Amino acid sequence: MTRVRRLNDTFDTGLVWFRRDLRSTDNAALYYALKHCERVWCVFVFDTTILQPLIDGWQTRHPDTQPQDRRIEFILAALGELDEALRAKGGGLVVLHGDPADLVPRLADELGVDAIFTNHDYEPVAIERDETVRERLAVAGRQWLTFKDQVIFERDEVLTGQNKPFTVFTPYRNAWLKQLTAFDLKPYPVESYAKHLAVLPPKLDRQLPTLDQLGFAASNLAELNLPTGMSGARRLLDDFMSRIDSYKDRRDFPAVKGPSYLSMHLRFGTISIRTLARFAHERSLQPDGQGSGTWLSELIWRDFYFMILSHHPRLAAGASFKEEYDRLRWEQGPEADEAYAAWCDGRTGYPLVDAAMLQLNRTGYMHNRLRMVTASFLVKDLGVDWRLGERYFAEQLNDFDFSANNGGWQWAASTGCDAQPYFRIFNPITQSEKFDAEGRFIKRYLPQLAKLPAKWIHAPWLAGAERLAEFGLILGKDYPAPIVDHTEARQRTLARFGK
DNA sequence: TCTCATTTCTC
DNA sequence: AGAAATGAG
Repeated sequence: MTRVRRLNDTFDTGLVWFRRDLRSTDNAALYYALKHCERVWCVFVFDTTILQPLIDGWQTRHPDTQPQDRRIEFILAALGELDEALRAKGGGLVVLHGDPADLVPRLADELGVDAIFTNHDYEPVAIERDETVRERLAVAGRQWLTFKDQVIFERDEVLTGQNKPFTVFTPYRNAWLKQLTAFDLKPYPVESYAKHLAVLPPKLDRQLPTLDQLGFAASNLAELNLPTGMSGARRLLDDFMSRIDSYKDRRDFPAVKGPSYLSMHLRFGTISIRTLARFAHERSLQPDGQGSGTWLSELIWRDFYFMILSHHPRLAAGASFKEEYDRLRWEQGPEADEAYAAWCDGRTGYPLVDAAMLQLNRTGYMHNRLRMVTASFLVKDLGVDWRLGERYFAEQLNDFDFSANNGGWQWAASTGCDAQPYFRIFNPITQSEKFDAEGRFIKRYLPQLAKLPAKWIHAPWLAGAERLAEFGLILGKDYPAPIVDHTEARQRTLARFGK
């Protein structure tokens, strides 16, 4: 990949290719294009190589229905706002649908641009795609210029004393913080060069594609009231800033409004990492700044996992970070298939696990504490290969990002860098008692358990059939009996990893 | 025209 | 944070 160190050239015309950076402010590629070109056009491509597998996957699971995906609608909303913002500054956004490896060089030809500007993408398939685009552009004599935008520090910017990439988070975080300067958090002043945005040629000045044209039906995104676009991200940030000081104390309780709910925005770049890290960092230095400091650590985890994937692309091919764990024998066969299906559907009989999976299925969001609980349950209680869980989350999560998802799963499965040791096995009942003590979160998604008192909500079967009947509950009918005994499962997991 | 302090810019 | 540009004296 071409990595720009210092850009001295100036160009007559340039094209900015937006991917996971759907914003017109504080955007590195846009800034460089506007600064170094007389006239700049902008493009986004709905990538059929990404959309088609989503469509195919949906149709395997729900034959004869039209695919739904909240992410597509979120992107459409973000593009609408981006286009509007670019138009207000004298430009506009070209939106295409197809294979970007063909469409981007073709658009570059059509516009006759000298250079294409885009921000780094760290996923192996994206790197390969970008290499193809770069080669095709080179044939036509066009420059390919790429920039760091998505992270504060990328692959080789934070290294150990021996100049090696870190593999353990805490020392990485310390080095990251030590290295951080105000400049790393400064927004790119796109505004100062906005006059170089060029009006769309009439032929390319078309409306956004509709959801239907992209092959999707409406999802329930609108009902979720998640604010979209740059303005939505801003609103969520403002709201979060008013409670960030309590983030550390509240973030582990899924029934409580503790987290930022910005993950989907961060994933699609409707707000920049610099804006978020700047707020968090400034506040972390204030008295009572522990909440901000804890949240900043979460942002550093994100940089960490991008860095890890960049140095270990085999992770994208399904490899365990710790190679010895690729020899683990996971449960196989119809029973394991059924256990996996029960986990996906939220009918394991463990209320916190089931409520979490229902939250995921219904909203595309899952609270981070519950991501750990459900991942641990799939791997360590059901003995199912973590890759199946990883794939399910990839399909369902609005904020799905390969590096963080893979990192999280490998952490929970004990196969990752700096992972949980394998003998640390979450007890799903204890987790439930600790983090949803009153069962408020559970009852939100499992109304059939509404009458159960806190004492029995975490493991209803322990109450016995008679007492459950008093609360209007028949196990196996109104709510599943547990599909696995945690204590026995724990022993099997210790044996599996201990071999 | 030089020096040191302050402001502006870098990516 | 560090370098370059600006400006007061």
